[in-house]
Amino acid sequence: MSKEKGYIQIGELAELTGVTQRALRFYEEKGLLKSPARLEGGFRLYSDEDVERVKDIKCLQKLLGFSLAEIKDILEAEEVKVQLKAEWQGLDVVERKAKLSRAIEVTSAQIHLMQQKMEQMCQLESQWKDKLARYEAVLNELEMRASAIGRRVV
Amino acid sequence: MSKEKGYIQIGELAELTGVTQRALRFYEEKGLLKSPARLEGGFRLYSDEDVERVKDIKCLQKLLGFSLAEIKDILEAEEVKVQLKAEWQGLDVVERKAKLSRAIEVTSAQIHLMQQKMEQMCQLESQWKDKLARYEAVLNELEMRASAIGRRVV
DNA sequence: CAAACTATGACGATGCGTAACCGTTA
DNA sequence: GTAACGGTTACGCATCGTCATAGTTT
Repeated sequence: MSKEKGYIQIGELAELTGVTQRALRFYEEKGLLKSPARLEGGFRLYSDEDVERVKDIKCLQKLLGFSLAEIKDILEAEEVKVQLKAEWQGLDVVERKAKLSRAIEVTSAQIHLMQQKMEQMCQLESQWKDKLARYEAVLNELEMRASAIGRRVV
Repeated sequence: MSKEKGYIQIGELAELTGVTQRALRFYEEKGLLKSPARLEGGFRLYSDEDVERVKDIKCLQKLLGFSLAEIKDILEAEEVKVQLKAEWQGLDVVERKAKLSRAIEVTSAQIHLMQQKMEQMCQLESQWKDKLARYEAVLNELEMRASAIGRRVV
């Protein structure tokens, strides 16, 4: 019953996001994912939003190296997005401004940090390319000499 | 005695690299740093090469997210560089080629991985910039309305 | 002699991996 | 009843942070 409702179990969420079931339960334990609905037997039921949230977590962790605690803060600041659509209207204007400012601040910081990282990576990339070129040059020389000797011997 | 010899202690190495003393000892324990020379009292003495090695470790870890085990492998493959200058000449040509090929392979893989990461980060960056723009638009609107009301009230 | 370093060892935190054992069934 | 899943608990590993205690001295 209640098919096609868009709810998925933990196994599917794991597949969709590339995060293990163990990690998902851990995120829940740490408050990064709110406790999801459950089937009568206790099976967790996740929504599409959860899929996105988990993908966000993975991104922040793997691309930027944030700790789960930091990610939790970031995602909380970002919930302003959800509130833009929901009970947002009921909030005080001052409060709305505060939340928006906070979200803007956090997002700006993330962008900045990522740009720094990318700069560092660019530098490293050219270093490595130089190194690679040197290795290949030496290898080439070795093979040249080898073939020269070959000709001499044969 | 033996001043100006270029040797530094663990505290200075920590400062130069931004890695804690604890982490440095841990790297040694795990084989990422060879056991350094010691003073009579047991104090560790590091060389300039160690400084570079630690910087490499930090880079690979923080920019690319490698585990220490992976970093160990990478650095070992990269020791071909040192051998280019040292007992390299005594080695079999076949061996030299093998080591070079390995180093080329590893370096190429790193470059590739980093390029992938940078692509992902670029995508994320534009996403975030869009989001930021939306937030700022909403905030602006709020402030417009506020000033309008202000005018009306006063 | 004191201040500043360092060494070693032990316990703790983070972020899961990996069973083990047992219940559920989209 | 069975296969395929899921739940919880517990222990383990990686990567250090943080004392505590004691010895050294660039």
